Amino acid sequence: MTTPDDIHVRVWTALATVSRVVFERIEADLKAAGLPSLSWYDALREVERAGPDGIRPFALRPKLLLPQYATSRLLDRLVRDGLVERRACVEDGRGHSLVITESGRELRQKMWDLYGAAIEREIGQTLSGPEAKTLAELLLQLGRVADPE
Amino acid sequence: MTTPDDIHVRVWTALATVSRVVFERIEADLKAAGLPSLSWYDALREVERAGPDGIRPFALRPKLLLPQYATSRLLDRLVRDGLVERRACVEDGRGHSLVITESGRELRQKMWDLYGAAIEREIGQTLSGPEAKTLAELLLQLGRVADPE
DNA sequence: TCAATCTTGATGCAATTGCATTTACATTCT
DNA sequence: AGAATGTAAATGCAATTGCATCAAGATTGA
Repeated sequence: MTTPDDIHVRVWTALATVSRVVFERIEADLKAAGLPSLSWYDALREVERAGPDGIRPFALRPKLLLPQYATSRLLDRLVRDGLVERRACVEDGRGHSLVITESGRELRQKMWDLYGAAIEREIGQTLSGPEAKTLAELLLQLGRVADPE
Repeated sequence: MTTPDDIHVRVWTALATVSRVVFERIEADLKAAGLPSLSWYDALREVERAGPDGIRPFALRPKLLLPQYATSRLLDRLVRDGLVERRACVEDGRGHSLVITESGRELRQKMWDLYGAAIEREIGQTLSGPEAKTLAELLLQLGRVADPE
């Protein structure tokens, strides 16, 4: 086994700590305004983005990076609160399509007003333009993840 | 309200996604080996680092970035599993000092064997030396608290 | 065709978390 | 000293999560 390089440990520590601290500051903003958490936002965004045909839970799951049962239960809550509708699926009797409701659209927008401002505060105010660009590139390289936004 | 700059949104999205993906890969490694999760590791590391005098829960809490009750319950489990000992506190009758046990030391080392290797795999293999250095610096800059006072 | 298999999604149950509060001791102020 | 206030830590209860499994419908293949 290779002993980990100190700089790599420092990268991981900084990544884990900073992402958590920023995440919690943003969530605190939402909660202070009586709004639900970011996992609701992410789900609403994906369902809204899917448009009038909706999206199936199994297709939503990898976008949200959640286990299957967590996706199922998150959707339960969104449906219960009238933010999303389940529609019977013509082409597959097991499943259903998820479509955003007007109320869901409104909530997503209201959350974005705060969320976007929080991102601006947390990221925009601490990094210059070139720094932000470099950071985004290095992070994507680290995750080998396609840019989702 | 300021509309958030697209590059800032992309930084935040990449930060949130990548940290989560890497975190889950590391946790999966630990779980596959039958080892506990990173929150246990973090607590063991801080208690071990505190040495023979131990550390008080209220001092541990900010290091672990956990709420008070979560710290209390995490410690319950570590004590229940014989990894950490609670010792009555001479200077303050309300509290106690936490000291690592031999068994706790062994577990932390065993976890580190895997954890360190996982860091090396996730970080070391995807970034060059200068890239890692730059990333660490940018992340730390991002985490600096925007002083509101 | 129809049994075997796979996929989608839900769910029972135990463990964990979040919130609010409590308990116990310490400190401060008069 | 003793009441008021502050701080350390635990805990009751409801909500959420994780794990394993199940149920229902789709697909495959003899």
